[in-house]
Amino acid sequence: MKNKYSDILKKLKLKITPKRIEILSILDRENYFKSPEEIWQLMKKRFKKIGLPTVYRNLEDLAEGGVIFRIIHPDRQLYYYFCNNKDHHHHFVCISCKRVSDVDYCPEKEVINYVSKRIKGKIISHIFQINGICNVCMNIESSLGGTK
Amino acid sequence: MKNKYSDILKKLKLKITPKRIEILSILDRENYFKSPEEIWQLMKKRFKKIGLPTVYRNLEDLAEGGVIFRIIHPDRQLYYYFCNNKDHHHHFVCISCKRVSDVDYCPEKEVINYVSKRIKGKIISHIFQINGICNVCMNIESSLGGTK
DNA sequence: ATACCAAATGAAAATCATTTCTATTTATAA
DNA sequence: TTATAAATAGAAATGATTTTCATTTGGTAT
Ligand SMILES: [Zn+2]
Ligand SMILES: [Zn+2]
Ligand SMILES: [Zn+2]
Ligand SMILES: [Zn+2]
Repeated sequence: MKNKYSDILKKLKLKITPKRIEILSILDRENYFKSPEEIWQLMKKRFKKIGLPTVYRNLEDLAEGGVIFRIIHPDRQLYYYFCNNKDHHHHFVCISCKRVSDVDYCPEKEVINYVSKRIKGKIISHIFQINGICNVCMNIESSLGGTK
Repeated sequence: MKNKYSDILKKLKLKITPKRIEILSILDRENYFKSPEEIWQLMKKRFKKIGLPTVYRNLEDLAEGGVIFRIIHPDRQLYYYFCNNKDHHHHFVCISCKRVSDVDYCPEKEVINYVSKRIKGKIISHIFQINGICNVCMNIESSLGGTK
């Protein structure tokens, strides 16, 4: 029980390696989503030997384990976000600064009835992501606009 | 006003070309989402000269015009679905047979208040997709299961 | 502590969906 | 019809992600 990241990895039955700890630490540091490449660049500050595939592999495993979340992005590349919130929830993503905020609301229950009665199907999973401009970026925008 | 696809293209200010008509026709034919590659294979039956980039370009333009919809898939490749429903709505996607069904419900209004009050952000767009098993696939499953 | 083994990693190469480039063709409006 | 911008084919490039395989490492049992 070295730290919270060790615990997380232990729960996922993944070996506790310095690289994995660092990946979690980097993602946990700020409320921004990050690409494998970005994370790799940050990793290189601490490890002289660190391969990009290691970053990809671990991000995939951590996302699979539900410890980090994938962000859906128009450029269709991979982005991840660390989130401590253990309850099922969704995310508000700022398209300007990449900040992510929890949205403690899930629309699944609103459509379970619709899907079962009208489509006569069974829900397996769902994707809900809200994209927008966060308060920080709105304030920047409005302060810029105010000078006109 | 040759047909409904010509009208669609006219509205989008895209030139009415045989390739575009055929792409719309292929996507409109069945309630399945399709990849650019699949559509290209089907196009080759009618056109001896048809390039894959043409299919990609047109699918992109049509999606941009809101005539076809992108499906979010775990393999992260591009898939498209033709949908006549002009009202804002979402989709139920069968992960087994690729069938798509309209879900005339949108969770946006449920979170507008949350986002504006708690996150103090502004919603620009949202993604909501329900993945599951459709009734056709459920029936196939249960008839297979019944033989045990 | 030491040895062992499966898991994790680095480095290089491969993959392959998607995009770009350019010369040619085509749709459309005057 | 003719002019012109848009659309297309074909070939090549791109680049994020994945695979391969030899080496290293973490966890567990001596
Ligand atoms: Zn969260
Ligand atoms: Zn949910
Ligand atoms: Zn629809
Ligand atoms: Zn909606």
